[in-house]
Amino acid sequence: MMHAIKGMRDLLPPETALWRRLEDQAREVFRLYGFGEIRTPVLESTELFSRAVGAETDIVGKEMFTFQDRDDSSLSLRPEATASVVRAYVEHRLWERPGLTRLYYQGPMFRRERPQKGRYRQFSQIGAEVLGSGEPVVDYELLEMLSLLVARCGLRAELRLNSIGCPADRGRYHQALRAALEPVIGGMCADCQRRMHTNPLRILDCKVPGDQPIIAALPAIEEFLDAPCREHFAELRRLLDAGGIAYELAPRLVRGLDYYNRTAFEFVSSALGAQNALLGGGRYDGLARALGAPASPAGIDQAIGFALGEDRWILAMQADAGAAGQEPLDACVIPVGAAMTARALSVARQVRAAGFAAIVGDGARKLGKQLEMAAREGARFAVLVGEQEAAQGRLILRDLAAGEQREIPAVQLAEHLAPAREVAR
RNA sequence: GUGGGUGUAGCUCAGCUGGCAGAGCGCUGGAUUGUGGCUCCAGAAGUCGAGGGUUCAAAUCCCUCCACCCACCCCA
Repeated sequence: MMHAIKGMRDLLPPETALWRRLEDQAREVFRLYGFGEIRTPVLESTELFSRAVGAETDIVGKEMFTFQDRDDSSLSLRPEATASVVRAYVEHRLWERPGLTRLYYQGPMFRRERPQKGRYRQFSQIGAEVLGSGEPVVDYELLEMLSLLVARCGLRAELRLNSIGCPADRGRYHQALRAALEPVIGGMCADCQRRMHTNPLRILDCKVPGDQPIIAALPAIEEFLDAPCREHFAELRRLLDAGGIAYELAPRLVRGLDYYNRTAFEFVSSALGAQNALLGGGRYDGLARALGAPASPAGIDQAIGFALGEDRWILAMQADAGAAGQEPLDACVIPVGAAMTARALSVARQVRAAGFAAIVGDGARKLGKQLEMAAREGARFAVLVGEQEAAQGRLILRDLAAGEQREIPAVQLAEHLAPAREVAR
C-alpha cells in the first residue's frame, strides 16, 4: 500500500477543524495588533539558512532537506521562516515603508529529524516578526499578544523568559562556563562532555539527574549582561509586571538558533510529551544586517519574533480544551422516496443559499435509515421532502434533538432553521 | 544518528504455556408500507507487517528485514 513518507502525515476531519480554529484565532489576534501577512517560498537557497540560522547548528548541519538543482545550485526546504522573512525585508527594503514592519506567516516547515510526539518532518508553524525597533515595549507587546492567543485557544501554558545578552556577553559567559566546567566535566554525562566543545550553553538544558547539582552551581548568564542589555531586560520585566503578564524567569533557557540575542522566551505546556515547547522566540538584532541590510538608518536591523508549532498547539488544545473540532451541520434534507431527489436537491440549495450547512440523504434508502444517518452526522434538523407535502408546497421540519416535527410552507424554511445557528454558536 | 515499545478486521484491541482467527465500536441489511437516537437479529470485512527457519501443526517459538510509536538528541 502507498503510504505517506516518514514524518509526514495527513490531517483529516474533524481534527482539521481545530487547525482552522487556531489559524482563524491567530489571524484575528494578529489583526488586532496591526500585523500584515507575508507568504514566502517553501524553497530557498541553502546559503540563506546557513547564514541566518547558523552553519554549525543542528538544524542546518544535519536536519535540512537539501538537494542540488539542475543548475548545481544548492536548495533547501525551509526549516523555519524567520530567515525568509528577513530576506524579504531586505530584498524589498521594507524599512522604507512607514512605521515598523509587522509581519506574520503560516505554513509548512521541514526538518529531517527522527519523528516523535509533537515532532514531524513536515510541520506547520505560525509566526510573527516585528522589524525596525529594539525597544523593550515591542518585546512586551509581542508577549502580550501571545498570551492573548493562548487564552483565546483555551490553553494552559507558561511563559518562560530569559535574556541571553548580546554576542559579546555570550563570549564572556562562554569563557566563564568553560572555566567553571573544566574541573567537573569528567563527572558529567557523555552528551554534556560533547556539548562542552560544541555548544556549552546547551549544557544548561541537560535533563540527566546526576548532572543537575553541577548545573545548578554554574554561573547564570544574567551576571554577564552588559549595562544596555541589563536595562533592556529590566524594562521588559517592568512592562510585563505592569501589564499583568505572568512569567517565570528561566536563567537556563537558551535558543538553538544562532541569530537570537537579548530577549529569549518560550511558552511551555504540560499537556505535551517531551516536546513541550508550544512556541519559542526572541530578539534577533543584527540578522537583517547580516543578510545585507544597510547600516543606516539606525535600528532597521533590530527585530524580534516568534514561531509556534501548530502540530503541538493542536495536541495541547485536544488535551487542555478537550476540543474535538466537529463542524456543526444545520440540516439534513431527506427525499422520502427516490422520486423526491430532485426536489430535495433544490430544497438543499435553498437552505445553503440562506447560509446553513446541509447534506442531502439518499432517497433510495428507507426513511428510517436516512433519519438514523442524519442523527449520526450530527444534523440539528431533518427536512423531510415527501410527495404528499410537496404537492401543497410544504415540507416537514424535524428537530432531531427534541424529536418534534411540524409541517411548514417550503418558502419559510430558512427562517425556521434560524435556531440551528444559535445552537452552533 | 542511538535506545525502548508496538505491528491481528476501517478504528481500539484481546488471543502469544503452539491445535479451526475473535470482541467492542464502525459499516451493510432486517425486526411488514412515510419517522432516527435504545434494543434485538443477520451479514460483509483480516495473505495475523514482510521474508525465512523449527514443527505433523506457527498470529503464537527462533532469525532477518520493514513500518509506526515513544524517548534520547534537537527544537516549534
